[in-house]
Amino acid sequence: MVFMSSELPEPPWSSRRGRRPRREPLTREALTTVALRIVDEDGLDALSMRRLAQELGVQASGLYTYVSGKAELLQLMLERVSAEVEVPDPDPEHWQEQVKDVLRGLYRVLGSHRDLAGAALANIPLSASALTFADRAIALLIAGGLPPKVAALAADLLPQFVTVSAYEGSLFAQRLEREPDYFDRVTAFFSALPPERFPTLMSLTDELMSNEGDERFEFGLDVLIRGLATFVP
Amino acid sequence: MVFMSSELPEPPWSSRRGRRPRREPLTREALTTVALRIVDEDGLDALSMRRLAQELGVQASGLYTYVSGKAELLQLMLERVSAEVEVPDPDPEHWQEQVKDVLRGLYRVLGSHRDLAGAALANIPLSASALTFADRAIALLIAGGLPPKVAALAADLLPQFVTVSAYEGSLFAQRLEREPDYFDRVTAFFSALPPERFPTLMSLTDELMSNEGDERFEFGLDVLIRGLATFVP
DNA sequence: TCGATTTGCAGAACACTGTTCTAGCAATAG
DNA sequence: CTATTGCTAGAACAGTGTTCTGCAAATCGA
Repeated sequence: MVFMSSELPEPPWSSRRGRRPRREPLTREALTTVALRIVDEDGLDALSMRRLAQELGVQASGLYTYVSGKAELLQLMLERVSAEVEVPDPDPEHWQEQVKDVLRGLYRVLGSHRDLAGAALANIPLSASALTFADRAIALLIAGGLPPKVAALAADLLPQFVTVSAYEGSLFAQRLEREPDYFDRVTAFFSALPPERFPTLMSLTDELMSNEGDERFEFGLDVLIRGLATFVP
Repeated sequence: MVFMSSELPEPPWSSRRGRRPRREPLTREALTTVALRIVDEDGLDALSMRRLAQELGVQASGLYTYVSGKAELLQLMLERVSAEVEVPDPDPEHWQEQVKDVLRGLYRVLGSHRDLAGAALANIPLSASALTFADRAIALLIAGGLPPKVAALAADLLPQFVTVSAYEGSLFAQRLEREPDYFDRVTAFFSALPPERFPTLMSLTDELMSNEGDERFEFGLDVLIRGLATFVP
């Protein structure tokens, strides 16, 4: 519960007439922190400027002194989050596991903030932390023996895969929250399909349905690293 | 320009009193067609129920007789679009190029409808055409010698990659439309970075900036197929 | 210490969004 | 010829991001 100084009108006999105390001014950091908490609790759709303002004990219009709009707010949140991921110094012998671990870390961090990853799909991150991440990640790839051009392209491809995987995972979790029988319904739907129209699909029902989100992520990781490894001379 | 029968009030001396002609009823197909045209012309954000209704010469509330909501409308649009992609019969000798061609087709079709791919990230497609696509695509992979489990996982991974690539490509194009100097500004930004903080990044500036969207897509395709090929016994 | 400027925010307003509800007309069925 | 059904208009609800005006408090300069 936030105390707002405007809850009651100032009585005219107030001893502090004309000296109403003012709340500590906000900061971009405070906005980012509270916005992240809202997303963590209720998802990206629940993050509106009015909701954020309310939780800060402020009117929505007041936020625009600190942030040019919602887009910039999302940028700040993504920078804050991506700064949590650490990239080790290159060890050429184990570059594949190193890259995998870094991407797993990014996946965990993104996934721990609900569907925030959806916002990451829209903008190219150009913050200092994102650049440091990219710089060190490319260093890992080059230490592994990848040609520079391939390393540069991979620096785009790999985070793209992680981001969309985290996003889809969060969407699936969100759906399961709302309708807990979604998985069963999809399974039933598949079982009821006419086998003659989808012969290959039907012969793989078990394999298709048994894949948790994390298993799919690990598989994608594996395929990508194996594919990149074929570029090492 | 759509003629609306309610443009003028019916004069009381009308010879067709009480027999006002009625427009041909709408169909889900008509909604889908017009909605796709709106997205093609002005992007996914421009597709609102009111705008769609207006272009159909109808009130927004009338659309809900045909569609349960905007989500279902997006589903219909995606089904219509994905039905355009054809998958050839398996040719085990050339499975890699076959899979690549299919994914290229999907990329082209999605990319030809602006940022519609963004809507595809949110929902698992379960329409007949999507299932046929999946069925035949998995058949290609299995014909290539991939283990069933790997083929099933790849059937998820590959379209995911295509979709997010098409989406990011459309966002980039959209940005270039609004601010034509965006590319130059990013290049200038990179050039102005302190080389001592981002040594690896700076040594690759040319490689990082010279990659068109399609080249990045082709690279990702290559990496994925190479990685999958390593699973062939 | 007094006045001027800047800062930080409130409140109202604008132009939208998806969706639901009520009511009534048009075509169809009994 | 009446009753039912299908289709749609119009209003309304509860939100959304953003901008503008105005005012009070804090800060700065003299």
